[in-house]
Amino acid sequence: MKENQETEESKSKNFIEQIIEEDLASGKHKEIYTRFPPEPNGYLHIGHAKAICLNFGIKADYHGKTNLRFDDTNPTKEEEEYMDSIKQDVAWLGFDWDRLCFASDYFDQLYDWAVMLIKDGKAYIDEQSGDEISKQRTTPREPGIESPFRNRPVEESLKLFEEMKDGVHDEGSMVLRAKVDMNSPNMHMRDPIMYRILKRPHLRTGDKWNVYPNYDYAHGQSDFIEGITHSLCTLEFEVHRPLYDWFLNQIAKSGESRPRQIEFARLNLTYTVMSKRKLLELVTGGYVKGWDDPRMPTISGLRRRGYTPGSLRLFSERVGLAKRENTIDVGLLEWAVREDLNKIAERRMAVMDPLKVVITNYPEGQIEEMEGVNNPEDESAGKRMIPFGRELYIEHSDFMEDAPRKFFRLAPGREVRLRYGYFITCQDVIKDEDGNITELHCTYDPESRGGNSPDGRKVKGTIHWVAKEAAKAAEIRVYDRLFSVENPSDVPEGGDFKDNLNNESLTVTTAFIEPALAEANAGENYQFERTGYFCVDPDSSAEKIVFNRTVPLRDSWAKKNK
RNA sequence: UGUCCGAUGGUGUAAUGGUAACACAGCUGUUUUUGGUGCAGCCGUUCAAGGUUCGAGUCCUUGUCGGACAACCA
Repeated sequence: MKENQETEESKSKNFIEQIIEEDLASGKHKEIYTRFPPEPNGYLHIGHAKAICLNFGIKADYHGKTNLRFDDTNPTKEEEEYMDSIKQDVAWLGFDWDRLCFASDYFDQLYDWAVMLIKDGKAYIDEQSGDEISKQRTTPREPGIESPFRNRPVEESLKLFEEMKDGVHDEGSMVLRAKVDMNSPNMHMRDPIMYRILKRPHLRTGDKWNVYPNYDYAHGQSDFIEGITHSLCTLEFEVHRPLYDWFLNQIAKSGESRPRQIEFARLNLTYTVMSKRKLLELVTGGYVKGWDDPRMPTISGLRRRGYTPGSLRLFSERVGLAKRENTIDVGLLEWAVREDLNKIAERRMAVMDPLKVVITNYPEGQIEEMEGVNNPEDESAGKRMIPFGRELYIEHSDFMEDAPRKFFRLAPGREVRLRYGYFITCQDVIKDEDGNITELHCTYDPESRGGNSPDGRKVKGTIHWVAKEAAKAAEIRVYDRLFSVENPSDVPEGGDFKDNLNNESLTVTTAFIEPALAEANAGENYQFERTGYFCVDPDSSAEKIVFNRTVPLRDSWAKKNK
């Protein structure tokens, strides 16, 4: 308790928290209201997790509120499937939204405000092509060219806008533009487009509309309608902020509380591609098996990989928050899941690459039940029984014929502890005609049952094992990074990122597992002693147990001998 | 040669004019029936130059480097 208080006090405030506390102190806001506003055009990824934890974290820290809002202003890209997955992901991360909203809820209001802007002479219908409009905006360095329609009569714009809405005009034939400033050095202020014609059914409004608002016209107003106090978004929207404020100035009455947009740097991870476009391409191109493929940096992929909500929250907290570009080492994400899983995952024994061991002085046909601790980090996890017999499997890498002094595991003439079993000493190495090691003959010390010798002698190594008689088989899927390049910005924008893909990102093997693991349920996390954290894949069944490797255990011996 | 934003160890994030801190990574040592975990220690004078000040990572000036912006995407 005391410890918690200390960490709470010493926790430094990021720049957004500082702004919020100032707004609270000055009385500008009594209650803080944030929102998480994804467009349902793809699955959420770890970068979104950072934004989710930020927004909902503020809600928790300041006893405020947070909405989940779907920014569904473009019916050509949005799908129901994506909405479902987004809701699932946010809930799975452990957050409750106060309201579930949709930008499309505000289409009527947005339309009325647009009419108001036209009447005020602040918006007009432009009948030029996209190319022409774009050309007239010129470059940031030189002034823009006004549209010939810019100063058309209000009545004309009003009439055309209504006709646009009613479907009289074709897509691309005209747009509604805000009359801001064609000479602004900020391109977004050069008469931005507010509405375009899209004759597509919308997921929620169906065929009601033939015109849809653009992001810039819809977002700030949505925030305003919902009473959002702090609208947090990523850095690339920084240049949109003057426009965000411009629209709010048109619709909000003076003195009325309006949302403030604050930008922060998005998350980048080494060896990880995050752009929705590229992730979509991985899925549609068949490079992965779906959005929730365990190699994907999506929240659903990480979930399937065995990452816990707590690990993602811990990660989000540790990546920090600032306005500078950053690239976080994926190692931090892996550390976060180990940190979480170390406390909660039960330990089991499983042999990935089996080597048969025969204990020559152990009675034939005898099976003993040995007691194993489920989690040394958590006594309440209890104990389990593990069958032991004359023939066992150990990990191939736990034996070395010509072992260096620093090798603490099994080698000819050396004694090791079989965890929760006995001390054994390697007497003979059996090989096939090609010289491959096929079997080890060992002797055991009957006095060392459970792993301690009454004479107090020490062994350096403790290895894991599975009794051959009782072993079950399981499919193990070992995942490696999908991209071989460290810096995600090195992955080209086009579709030709094939060269950067790691072709060995998935390895499937069969392992021998202790019987207790055969009853594991989908989604459960285990630490396979001495190897890594594994999670039961939803593909599992009673006949075929499938484990995904979440993350390997740190292994200083392997690292030194690489 | 436009506007805006940024620059602190290998990677991130703090320090709100007063001893540069925390985490991850790395390295040492130690504990351990997981070469895991835990514990202890080591590893940076803050992009550059000038200025203000008793005192500057912080304020000012200039420069350098990096990023964003010219979709009827969000």
